[in-house]
Amino acid sequence: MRVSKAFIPTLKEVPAEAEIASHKLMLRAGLIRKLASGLYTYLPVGWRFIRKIEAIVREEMDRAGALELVMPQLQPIELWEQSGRAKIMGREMMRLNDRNERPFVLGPTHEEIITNLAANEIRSYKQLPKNYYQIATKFRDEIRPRFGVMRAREFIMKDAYSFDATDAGANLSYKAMYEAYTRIFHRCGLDAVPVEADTGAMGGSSSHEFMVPASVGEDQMVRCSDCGYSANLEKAECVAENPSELTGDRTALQPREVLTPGQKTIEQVAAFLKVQPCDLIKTLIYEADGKATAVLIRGDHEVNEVKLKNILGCEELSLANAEVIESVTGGPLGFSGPVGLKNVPLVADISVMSMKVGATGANKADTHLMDVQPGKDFTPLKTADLRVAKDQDICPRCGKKVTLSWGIEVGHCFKLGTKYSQAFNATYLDENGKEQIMIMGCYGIGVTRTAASVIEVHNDKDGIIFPYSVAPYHIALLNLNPSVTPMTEYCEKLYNEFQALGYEVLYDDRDERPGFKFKDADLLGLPIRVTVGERNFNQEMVEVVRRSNKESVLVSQGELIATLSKIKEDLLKELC
RNA sequence: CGGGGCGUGGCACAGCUGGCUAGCGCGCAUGGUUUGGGACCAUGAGGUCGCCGGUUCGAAUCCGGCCGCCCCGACCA
Repeated sequence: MRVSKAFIPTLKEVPAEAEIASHKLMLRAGLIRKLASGLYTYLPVGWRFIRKIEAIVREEMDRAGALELVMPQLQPIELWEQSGRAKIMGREMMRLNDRNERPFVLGPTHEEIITNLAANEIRSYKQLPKNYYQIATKFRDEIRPRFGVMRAREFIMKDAYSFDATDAGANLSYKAMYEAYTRIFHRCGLDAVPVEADTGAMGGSSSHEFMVPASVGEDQMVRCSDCGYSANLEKAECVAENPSELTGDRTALQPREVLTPGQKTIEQVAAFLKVQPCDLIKTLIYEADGKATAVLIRGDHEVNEVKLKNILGCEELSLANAEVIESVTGGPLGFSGPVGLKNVPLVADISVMSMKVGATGANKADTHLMDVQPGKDFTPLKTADLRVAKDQDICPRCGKKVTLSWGIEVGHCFKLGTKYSQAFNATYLDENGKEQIMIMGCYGIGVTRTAASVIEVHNDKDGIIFPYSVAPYHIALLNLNPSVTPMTEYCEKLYNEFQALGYEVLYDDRDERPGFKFKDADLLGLPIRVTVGERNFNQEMVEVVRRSNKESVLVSQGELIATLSKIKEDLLKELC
């Protein structure tokens, strides 16, 4: 492509709306333009980039035996009512009616559609397993779209759905996708970390998220560099910490009331009682599906509501208001405690139960209890891991320390089990002619988010640094002075020659000053730059620069092709 | 949905407590000089000041409503 004929509207200034590197650069390099919040046009170069990623995804999905198809974006809402997700995903779905006022949604995902298809088409175990995938637009009415295409309302996703006859088969399907994902992200130049995840609204038994470590990520993960344990924050397991060292015999201690006027928060109470937050037992009153429940957590910890939900087996979970707290505990908000608490189920985090002694609310205004001993002064109905993991926590697998970091979720694999196949009666006849329910899995990759992640990870102060594998073009060919005829003839020759050799070339043939072309080339970030300028041309030399490290070599015209293939090889090797 | 901020040529911004033909830089067009890191000179095009209403002799500026955009939070496959 000749730059003079192309549409690459680069910007010298940073648009005010962009906050993070990838968003700024995608706008500045002329990859995308915004139509409205969370809605973007992919301009020609941006679209080439997306298609490169799609091609890798396609290759690896095909290699893993998945079958590509395309499903409608516009979907009758009945299917969503059938699965029960019309309510669950209610506000997130874009809804609209047709001319007959029949309700439709713009598909945020396609479990319902594909399961409906499988239910209609698959009859026999002989047709299983099957894995269908598509690369298509998804619509989600995000509460807060942000960071350009990182969290958009309309975006491209690769979604795959596996159907198996047996659990063992489903596990194999899952494993094949897990491996395909590992390869895909790697080939895109991303170090995506697979982390254990909660299945959330998707349902199912287990899942992994693929996270690209990045400070601008919207998700948090816990990782152990020692044993490799990794999980997202919702899922990350915690172990009871060693109880604080205590001297002497405490068994004789009895809870004693102390006045703590107006001291409600953990910080206030800890400071007032001259103890550490970890010496406090925080008591939170939740309403689980409308039923009040007391939850105990150490003062310096936070409740992980996903874990709590799973332990309680409830759908809806929220903190109770002051009236409920008063009616359940007899005391005002801020002074709840487990001692003497009746008529309400009590669940405790394991770290609370490993405390020797602690301070907690007395269920009485302006009063706390000190010297409370878990297990002696109160006994919870259930003790479980209920807290949010923290940086430097003990690794639940190997006992070393974990680290907490931010990441961008670019992919997600779920074992769905039979949640959807049951709802849509997706059954088959087994070898014995007996009807069985199919076992499903689903697997998503945010293609456009992956694109943003690639740029988020690969850039410098001058612009994007495209990995060779996904670069919109491989070579930026710069003709520094198109008015010099022999040089331009040489550039034309190179342009054709490179393409004949399979390189995708962006030829800057514009009548612009050299500096202008260099800046644009750096901003756009194609992996290899070939510069033809008079100074070197007269010596029959050409300059070749790698965008990644700005390493420049001056080679004779005769060596050029060999140099390029060497660099290409190097750049591809970096991805392996 | 709560909190905060913003809306002025394509981009980035100035325009103070109400006052002149609404300005600067970048970009764009034309001509010329330039040609290895976003050149220079000259000329020029381009603006319903987000929209609607109000106050006023007079509103980009003050007031009200609406819309849009961004950030924080809640929320979220």
